[in-house]
Amino acid sequence: MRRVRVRFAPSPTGGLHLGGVRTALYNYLFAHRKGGDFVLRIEDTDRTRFVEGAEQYIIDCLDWAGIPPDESPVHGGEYGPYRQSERKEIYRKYAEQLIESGHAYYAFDTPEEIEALREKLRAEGKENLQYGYDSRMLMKNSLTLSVKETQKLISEGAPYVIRVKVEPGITIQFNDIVRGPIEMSTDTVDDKVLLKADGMPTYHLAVVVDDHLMQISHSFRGEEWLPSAPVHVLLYKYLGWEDVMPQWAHLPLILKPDGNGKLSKRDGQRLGFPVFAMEWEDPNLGLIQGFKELGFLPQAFINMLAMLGWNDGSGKELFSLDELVEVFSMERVQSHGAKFDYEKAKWFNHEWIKKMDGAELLPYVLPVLEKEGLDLPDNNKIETIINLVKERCVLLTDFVAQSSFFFKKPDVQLDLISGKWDEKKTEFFKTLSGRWSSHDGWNHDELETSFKSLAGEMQLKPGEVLLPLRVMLVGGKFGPGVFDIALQIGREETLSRINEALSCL
RNA sequence: GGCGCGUUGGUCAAGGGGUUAAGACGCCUCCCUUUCACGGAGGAAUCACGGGUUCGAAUCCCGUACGUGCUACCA
Repeated sequence: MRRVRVRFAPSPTGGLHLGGVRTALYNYLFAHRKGGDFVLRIEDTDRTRFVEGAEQYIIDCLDWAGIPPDESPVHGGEYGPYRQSERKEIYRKYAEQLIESGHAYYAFDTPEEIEALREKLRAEGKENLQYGYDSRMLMKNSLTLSVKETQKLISEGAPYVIRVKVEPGITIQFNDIVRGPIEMSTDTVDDKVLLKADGMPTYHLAVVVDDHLMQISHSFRGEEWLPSAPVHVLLYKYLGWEDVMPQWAHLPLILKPDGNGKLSKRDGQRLGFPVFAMEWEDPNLGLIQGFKELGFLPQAFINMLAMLGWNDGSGKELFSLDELVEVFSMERVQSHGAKFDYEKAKWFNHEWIKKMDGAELLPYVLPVLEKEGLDLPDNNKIETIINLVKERCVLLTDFVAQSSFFFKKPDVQLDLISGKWDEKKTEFFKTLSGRWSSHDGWNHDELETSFKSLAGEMQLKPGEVLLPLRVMLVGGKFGPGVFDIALQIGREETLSRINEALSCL
């Protein structure tokens, strides 16, 4: 059986969004499940859309997500180069081979001429022009020109493209792993450009040639490619590679949460959620934050993405990458698009934060805390604190609000307690402060016991003074157990906060 | 317009001829907790519509509607 080789083939044109990462993820999972290879190929044949730094950014995103490729421009491999711009001459060779076998031809019509013709037809109320079987004999190309004229134009340096010559009346059939058998007629497919005037291939030629040369066994891509799949199947046929054509799978789109349509980077801005894996500087929209910057764990991000269009049928939703590799199957991928739900995405993150312990969380939480300029204790203590507060952190950035009072004096919202304040409570806290300053043990149970017994002695319900103590230590009505907090911040700091609050009441 | 793909609760979804049509998110109620969370128990769907096939259809077939994608020398 053929070795499994799959590829993720993005264009380096900007930020890597959800759909792209999910395609990469499914490729990664499939490759690892089958013990195959996961290739990253950079599709940079459109020089006008090339964006500096985008390639490295894509690699960084895959690294952060934990799904690095086995082969890529930077990882190397046996089937390089992995940038299409560096394979330019290869495509020309096959384009010319297609001309020789009569499956392609030179075309000299400029984009302007074609556009003008389209305009004219539109004005006449006719259907828009398809450069294909019906119209190719009306155009300026090596089918309508003599060999001599064609040669002359080429030697004079006239700009030209190479187009496939699609035979009409053929029914193209192939099996799509997620959709089953697909059948389309070549009547509606036009003579796509294979090689552009600048000598670069279009997607259609490049994807077929590269997938074949790189011995790709399964070709996964977005659903938007389905209509042009017949062109690709035809090219495999014309190139004589039909028997080793990869198996196709067209993945469903990720839709915007409101209304319908493909999720775009602007939807994220509009609705207030990330669409990119990591932050990206967009020339028009400015710096756009990614899932990483907004406080997502890569484990949660991947888990959420995997479930957006796939499930194992058991109802289980929380999977680690390794578990996904164990159970992933392309057949169970949904055939219809799914609306992105940011609330659910956050739920995944929350679940992962709860699931991981302080030590595992530390590398992700530490940078967030450090960014705040907090005076942090040693890592062991931070881990303890993480364990104390993690269940109330949905995003990693929530650790700031949920734990900064451990590291510095909070801004105390005295109004939360001042309304029901009286002399008796002042007396209680003064006495408590005195007792705690000379108390032998400084541990959770002893603190709680002495606190409650004092309350009892003074005929106060513990609840009447427990909340005030919380506000004094934390600043507000939130956080883990009060005595846990007192234990962590220590005797001196605890007394200092109590006394400071007392002086303001 | 043409062609393709799709359609189970607000969202993600299981289920593929006979089920009280799972589960999750979100929402609401209650319990736990004298904070906030966590946790626990509940509440809310005639499977887009219309025709078939069948003893029986969310499940199979056809049509319609709606949505969406493509229709570039962009991917």
